[in-house]
Amino acid sequence: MVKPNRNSTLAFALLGLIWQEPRSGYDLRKFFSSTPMISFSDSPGAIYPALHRLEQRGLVRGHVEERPGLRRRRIFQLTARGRAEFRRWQKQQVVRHDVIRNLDMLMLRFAFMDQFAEKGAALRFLKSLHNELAAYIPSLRKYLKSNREYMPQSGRLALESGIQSYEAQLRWTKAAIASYEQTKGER
Amino acid sequence: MVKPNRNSTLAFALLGLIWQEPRSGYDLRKFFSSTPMISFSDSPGAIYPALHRLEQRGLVRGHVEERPGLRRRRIFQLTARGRAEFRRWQKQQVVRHDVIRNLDMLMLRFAFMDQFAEKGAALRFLKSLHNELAAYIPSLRKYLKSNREYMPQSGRLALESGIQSYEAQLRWTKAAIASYEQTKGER
DNA sequence: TAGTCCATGTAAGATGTTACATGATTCA
DNA sequence: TGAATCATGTAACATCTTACATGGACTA
Repeated sequence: MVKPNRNSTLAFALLGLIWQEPRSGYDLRKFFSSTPMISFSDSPGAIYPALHRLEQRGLVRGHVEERPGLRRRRIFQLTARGRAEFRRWQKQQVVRHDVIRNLDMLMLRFAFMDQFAEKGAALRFLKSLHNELAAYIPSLRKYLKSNREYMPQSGRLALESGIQSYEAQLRWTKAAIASYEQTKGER
Repeated sequence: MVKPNRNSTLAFALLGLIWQEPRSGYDLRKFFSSTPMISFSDSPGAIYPALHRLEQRGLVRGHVEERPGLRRRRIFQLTARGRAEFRRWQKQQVVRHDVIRNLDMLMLRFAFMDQFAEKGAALRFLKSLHNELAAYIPSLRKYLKSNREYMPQSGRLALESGIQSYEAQLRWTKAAIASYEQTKGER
């Protein structure tokens, strides 16, 4: 049995965007296809069923907007439950598993922090992301060191790519922490 | 209808590892859980069904190994079709869509290049990856430039993280090209 | 004797993919 | 009149996740 009510990355992306402002399925598809959120699928077969699921779960509510000369559209808004669920998600601890398998989802969480999480959440998030990255990277380095002689050139390079990618993420995290600590006093 | 025979990233990871040396499902699970390939799931509910699908498609063949005092295990080997399918996959063009949505899969492809693709494949792969990255990054920069004033701090930082991550990948790609061009004459 | 490792599996369910379908309006 | 855009949907299918299940061997 699957744990009930575990929303997907796409589901949270939809919730965040709808929270920013009420949107239709079409609006969301266009947003995905025309911004850096292109990493999400803009296909109707992904978006519309996902919105219906969110509605069934009571996280969004849609109302039909009739406009003369245009096809009717359904505009979705977050419900109180939807906002609570989104905040619950944003408050979750940063765990190793997410760093390794769901870094995209972590960055999506962070992207909406300023808008929907309490003050201080962003900095807490960044610090725990920093800790997880700083703990994980050495284990990759260690593996590389012990195995580099037995690995083909492309295999070794691929591993180095992964390590460098985590290192870039760690540098970004440090810079982001500095950026938040600087603005802290100002607000 | 879904296009038939499109194997998943996991399926190709299994094929590559089995091609390196015949392995059982348990071997594969242990490999995933104890190396940087931990980014793949090591759960039996993922691995065993995937192996059975590969066998049904004629890409691997398993034979039972009986050992006194231990539970029997099934060791899988690649078939001729499996090798052909793997090579077909490795030869595919690097397209924008994969850079954005399947960078993991691209790096997996690269990881096995030296072992199973023809000479020159790695360099061709790297050059076309380089071109796609170099073409994509400016569009992200442009979006950031036009929208940074309207974005919350965390949203802007999240986008910068994505850009820096692609830039790190691009730097790696350049270094990898240099590395291949250097060793080219030597082999 | 309790826990850990070896080893393989299935069941239920959610999500995502590609492809097909419909229909109005605007614009060249 | 044909193409593009607005707009929402379904059908078939594959894959993955979590959880449950089984059972032998070794070891503290």
